[in-house]
Amino acid sequence: MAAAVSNEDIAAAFEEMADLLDIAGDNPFKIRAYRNAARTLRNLPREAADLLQAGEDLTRLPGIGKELAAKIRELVETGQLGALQRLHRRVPETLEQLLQIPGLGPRRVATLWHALGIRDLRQLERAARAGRLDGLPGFGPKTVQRILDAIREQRIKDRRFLRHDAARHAEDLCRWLQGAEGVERVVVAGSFRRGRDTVGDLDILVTVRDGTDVMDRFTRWPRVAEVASRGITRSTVYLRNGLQVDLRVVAPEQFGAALAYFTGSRAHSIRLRRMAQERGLKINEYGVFRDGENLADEREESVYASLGLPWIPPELRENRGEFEAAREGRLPRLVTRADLRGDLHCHTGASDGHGSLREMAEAARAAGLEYLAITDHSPHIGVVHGLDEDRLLRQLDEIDRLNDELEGITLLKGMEVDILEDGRLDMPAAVLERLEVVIGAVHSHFRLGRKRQTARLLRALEHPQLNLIAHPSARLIQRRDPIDLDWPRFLEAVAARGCLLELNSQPLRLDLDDLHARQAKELGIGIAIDSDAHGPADFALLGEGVLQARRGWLEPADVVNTLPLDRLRKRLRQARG
DNA sequence: GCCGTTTTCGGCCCGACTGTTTTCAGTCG
Repeated sequence: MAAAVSNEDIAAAFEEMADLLDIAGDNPFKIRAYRNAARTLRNLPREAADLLQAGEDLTRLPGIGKELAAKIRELVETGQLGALQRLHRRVPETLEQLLQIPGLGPRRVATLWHALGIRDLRQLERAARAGRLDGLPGFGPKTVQRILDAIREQRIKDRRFLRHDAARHAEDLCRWLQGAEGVERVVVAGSFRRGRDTVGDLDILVTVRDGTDVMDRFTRWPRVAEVASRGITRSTVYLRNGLQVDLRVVAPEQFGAALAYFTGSRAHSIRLRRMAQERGLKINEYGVFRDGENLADEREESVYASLGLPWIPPELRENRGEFEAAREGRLPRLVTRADLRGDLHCHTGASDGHGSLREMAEAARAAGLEYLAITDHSPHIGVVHGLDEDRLLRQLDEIDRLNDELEGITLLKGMEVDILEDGRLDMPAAVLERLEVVIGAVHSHFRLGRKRQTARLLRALEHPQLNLIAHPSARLIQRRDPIDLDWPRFLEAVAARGCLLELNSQPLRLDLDDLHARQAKELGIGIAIDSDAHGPADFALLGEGVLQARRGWLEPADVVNTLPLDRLRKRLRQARG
């Protein structure tokens, strides 16, 4: 059997087709069709391979017609794409890497290839240094210098930053821009506003009165390393850490349309503009126009209203069904941070956290929580100083004493227990019986094949004490891939067993991710948005988890830690096997 | 290559900035 082909694999193959066809000078609309299809695949909540196996018709997916559906089937069944292999005989696949250089698009890459036979970055660097690019059409001195700089600094387009890391810069920059002359509103739009776990850049939108110096102030921000472009309404800079920041300036009455436009996503915006077009309207960043008359105002609602739609929350704007839901009046009422009454996962200094039981309890209370599960590690992973049976029992006594004393917060007894390689739990059942929150978690053997990994988790689910699985994919964003799991089978087993799943708020984890959270919701699985706090300050991270939950369309009723304590306790008991 | 409540053919989202050009192509978001 061929190795499982993921949606990401298919999307990457389609993107490569598009890039190479672009360089070859093929029909631009055909190229766009491949890119649209790649986007559809990346947004798909289920694996295309699973849909095919279930006998579903892929041409019902947006942007997938007969041809592309056949190519998806070919990729799933053979792991290869004949059209791509044929294209490689015509266009060297190494040309794709040249597109990664800022300023090099398909036209210039084609010129390099045809005129000088350049096929990869090394050949390009050598030719540029030798002056062989001079005089080539479209290659002036500035372009050549830009290419050399980009190669030297290894600047590539696809680099992304954790949203949480970018947030610090975003907040500081917004404050800095507020100090400019004539500035009214400053907001961060783009994927940041949509709550994505990573961002490729920061899109900052500013409204101004006449006579503003905001562009000057923007490019003079001390953290700016390089001004890439600068205009009247739009400028781009790179910060010293490499983060790209775009600033867009509009008049106050254009704010609604501009905010919708710059929030995206690309797929959402394209759909929005096409819907407008069908109604004889034109949407751009300045408004919604019918015969030159602007129907939009400073409110984002006015843009959606012009299409007869209610306002759509930014976290849903991925063209994943939000337009249909809006039209049919069934947009979810998304969970908010204020809905959370407790937290089911945290650590103390007893294992790898810092902070005593009391400090954690008081910090949780200060963060507006009514209950907090103490869930230090089990002993299996040595480095985290996990608790053995004796230390755990002593901690339970201490929790009893604290609960007698503390006002306004209740500590729940729990443990984050390792799921061992074979699916057993790293603590005797007799001990776990004394706990209210038994979290199973994968902290080792991340690279088991799908079959063994899935069997491991299914076996863990058979454990009668287990009532929550933490960070189910075990991914660390941009550092460690998710474990290879048969998600449909896993989620069905979780649903059948009534177990809960965690959405972990640590910025590197955000696990469940948005797509899996949404699938879990659809199966009726209860989800706990947890901080996994390792210190008193970490309860602030719950907001990150809430954003990811909102991207997964979760409502308060889907999230178990929105329940008051007595009902939560009942739910935890039900979640045992 | 996709798509359809003006269409099964003839469209396909829209605009800013740069650099290399003499009026605009290429790139980018």
